[in-house]
Amino acid sequence: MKKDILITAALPYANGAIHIGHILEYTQADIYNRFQKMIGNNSIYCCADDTHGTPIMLKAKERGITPQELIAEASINHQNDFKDFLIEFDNYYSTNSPENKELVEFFFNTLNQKGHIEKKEIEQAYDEQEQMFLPDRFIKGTCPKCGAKDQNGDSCDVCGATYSPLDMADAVSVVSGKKPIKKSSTHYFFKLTHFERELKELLQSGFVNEQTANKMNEWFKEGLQDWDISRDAPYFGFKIPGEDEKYFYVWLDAPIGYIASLKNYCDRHNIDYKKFWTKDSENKSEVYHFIGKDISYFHTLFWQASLMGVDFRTPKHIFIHGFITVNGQKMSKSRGTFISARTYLNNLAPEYLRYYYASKTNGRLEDVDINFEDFVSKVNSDLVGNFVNIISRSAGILGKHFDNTISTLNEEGQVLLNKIREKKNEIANAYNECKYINAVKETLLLCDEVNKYYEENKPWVLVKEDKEKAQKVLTLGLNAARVLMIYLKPILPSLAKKVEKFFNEENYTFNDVETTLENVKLNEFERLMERVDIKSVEKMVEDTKKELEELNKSKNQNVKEEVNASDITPILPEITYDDFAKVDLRVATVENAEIVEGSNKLLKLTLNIGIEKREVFAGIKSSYSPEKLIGKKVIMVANLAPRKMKFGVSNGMIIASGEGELISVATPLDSEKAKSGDRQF
RNA sequence: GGCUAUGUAGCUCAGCUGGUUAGAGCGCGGAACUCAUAAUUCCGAGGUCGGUGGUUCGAGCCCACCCAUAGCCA
Repeated sequence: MKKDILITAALPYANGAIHIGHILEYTQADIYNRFQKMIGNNSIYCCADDTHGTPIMLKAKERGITPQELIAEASINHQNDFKDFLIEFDNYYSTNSPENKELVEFFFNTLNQKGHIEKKEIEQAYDEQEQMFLPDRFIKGTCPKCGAKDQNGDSCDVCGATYSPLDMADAVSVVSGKKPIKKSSTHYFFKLTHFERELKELLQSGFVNEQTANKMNEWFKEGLQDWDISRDAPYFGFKIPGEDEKYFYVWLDAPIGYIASLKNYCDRHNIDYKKFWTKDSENKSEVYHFIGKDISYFHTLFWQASLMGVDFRTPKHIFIHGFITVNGQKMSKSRGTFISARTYLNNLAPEYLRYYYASKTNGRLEDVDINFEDFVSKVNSDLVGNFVNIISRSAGILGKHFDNTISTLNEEGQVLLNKIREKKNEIANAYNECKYINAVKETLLLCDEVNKYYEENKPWVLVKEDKEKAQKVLTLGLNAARVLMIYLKPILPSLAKKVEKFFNEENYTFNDVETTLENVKLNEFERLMERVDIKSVEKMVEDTKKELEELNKSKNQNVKEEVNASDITPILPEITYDDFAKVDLRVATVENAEIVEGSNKLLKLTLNIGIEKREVFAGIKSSYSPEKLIGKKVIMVANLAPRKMKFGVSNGMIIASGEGELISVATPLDSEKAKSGDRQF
C-alpha cells in the first residue's frame, strides 16, 4: 500500500552560506526521500530558508540592503548548493511567505483562544542609541562569576557560567557599543506547562532516539517554563495581530515553515496539506523531521507542544544527527576545515561526500568525523575498487569478446543472484530506520561475493576455453551489479543514472531487484566514476584558508574606510594623568606559552618582567599558537589584582586588540631596545 | 557550572539483557592473479576496550570518581 510521507530537513538560516556540516543532514533526508520514492511511496521532501530574526535584520543593515534582498540572495545560493549536491527537494520555500504568515497567525490565534498564551511584563536589556531590545548574544561584557572579559550576555566561555546580561556590570551592546539599560516590555508567553503530560507521553512513544529522550527527561526534571514567543520592534518577522510594535519570535514561525512549504507544494498539486496533520485514526500518512542535535530542544518540546495546542498530529519520528568534526576536531576556519558547500564542489564530486556520509549514518546522535584519509580510502577502495570495478571488469571482456551482449544465467549464477536479492528487505529496513551504514555494509559484502565468484570462475580464462560459460559468468556479474546499484541508488543517484544508461534502462525502483536481464545487448561502456585524488582534498583545504584570508583583508579594509562606523567601540569618558599613572604597564618577555586543557580561548603564559615571573591567562588562543609567542616581548598590566579563574590564578593581563581570529597582541615596536621590566608611559 | 552523549586495533566503526582465546572494513606486510580505474583473491601482523577504584565466580558492557571531545541550558 502506498503511504503519504512528508520529510523535512531543518531550515537553513538565511544569513550565511551552506557548509559541509549542513550537507550531512540534507543528504540524510534526501536519501530517505529517494528511498521512499523508490519503494513506491508518495514521499514529499520539503524545506525552506529560515528568514526572520535579529541577525538577519542586522546583517542586511550592515550590508546596506533590505532584509528581503538579503534573504532572496541567500535562497538562490542555498538552492544552487543543494542542487549541485544532488539534493532534490520536492519544494524549497521561505518562511517569509504568505502561507507561513497565515499559518503562524492560525497557530497563535488558536493557542490564544484555548488559553495557552499569557501576556507578561518583563525586563530586558535595551540599546538606547539603536532603539532596540538586545538578544543576549548581542551583549558583551565581563563574566559576573569568574571575571573573564568579553563574554556573551548569556554564558561565559571561560568558566561556563550562565547568567542574565543584566548581571554583567560592564555590559555593552555589540550593535552600538553603548551600555544597555533595563527596560520593561510586555511579552507573549506560550504556556508550555499545559502540555507536560502529553509531552511525557510522546517521549514514551519512541519518536526520538534514546539519547534525546534522556535529554528531554532532564528538562522535565528541571520543570518546564513558559516560552517567550514575542519580540519587540525593530525586528524582521511577522507582526503579532493587534500589535503595532511586536513580532513573533523566529523560532515560533520557523517550524511552522515546514507546514507552509508543504502547503505551498500541495496547493500547486491539488493535494490537501492537512492530511498530514489530522489526528483521525484513518490517517495513514507519516511525517519525519531530520534535525541536528543542537536544535532538538526546539523540535522535541516547543514544536510538539505547538502542534498539540492546535490539535495537529505530531510527527512519527524525528531523526537527530550529531555534528561534523574534521580529522577529529571541530570545523575551523583557520585550519581550513570549515568548508563551504561551494568550495567542496569546486574540488570534489558530490557523490563522494554523499557516499561517505551514508557510510557513517547510524541513526544516532553521535558526532560524525570526516577523516580525510578515511574519506579517500572509503571512496577509492569500497566504491570504486569494490563496486564500480565489478562493472568495469565485466564490461571489458563483454565488449571485446561478446559484442556487449549478455546471455543467460547458469544454475550457479542463479543461486548467487538470489542470495543477493534476499538481502533486499534487510537493506530496505536499514534505509527505513536511517541506518544507512548497514545498507552500505551489506551491499559491500555482496560485492565481495561477486568478486570472489569471478576469482573462482576466471571469465578471462574461460573466454579461451569455454566461451559460452564465460558469457554466463559475465551475465551473473552484471546482473548482480545491477541489483547492487539499485541498493545504492538512494545514495548515488548520478552513478545510478549512468548504470541505467549502460543497461539501457531507466528509473530503477526497488522492484527492479526482482527482474533478470538476459539475452540483451548492452550499451557501450563508459567510465562510471573517478577515484579521488588526495590532492583535491588538500586543495579544498587550501581554498578554504584563502577565503578566510580574503575575508579578513576585506574586514580590515572596512575598518580603515569606515572610521566612524558603529562597530568601533566609542571612546570612554576622559581621565586625568593621575588616573592613567595608576596603571603599571611593563615590558614582559614570554618565557613559556601553553594551551589550557579544557578552554577554547585561553593560553597560559609565563611572563618575565625582570624582577619576577608572572603566570597570566590570556584569551588569545584563536589567533596565536604557543610557539608563535615564546621569546616575544609583550606589554602587560603588572599591577592588576590577581584574578581567580577556572584553570588557575591570572597575575596580570597582556594588552591586545581585536577578537576571534583578528586578535593582535601589542608589542614594543623595537623589541631589542625594550628590556623586560621596563615601565611604559 | 549543570545536564545529555561519545571515547574499542594506525584510520573508521560492530560488539545483543556482563560469560569461554574482543570482531569487521580500510590501511600495512607477504603470496597469487592480470579481465578491470595500481583494481581482485588468499594468508598474516596489530588492541591491558580513555584512566583509577569498586561490585561480581566472571566486566569493553554495571557503580563511583576523574580526564578528553561535542551539544544544550528557554
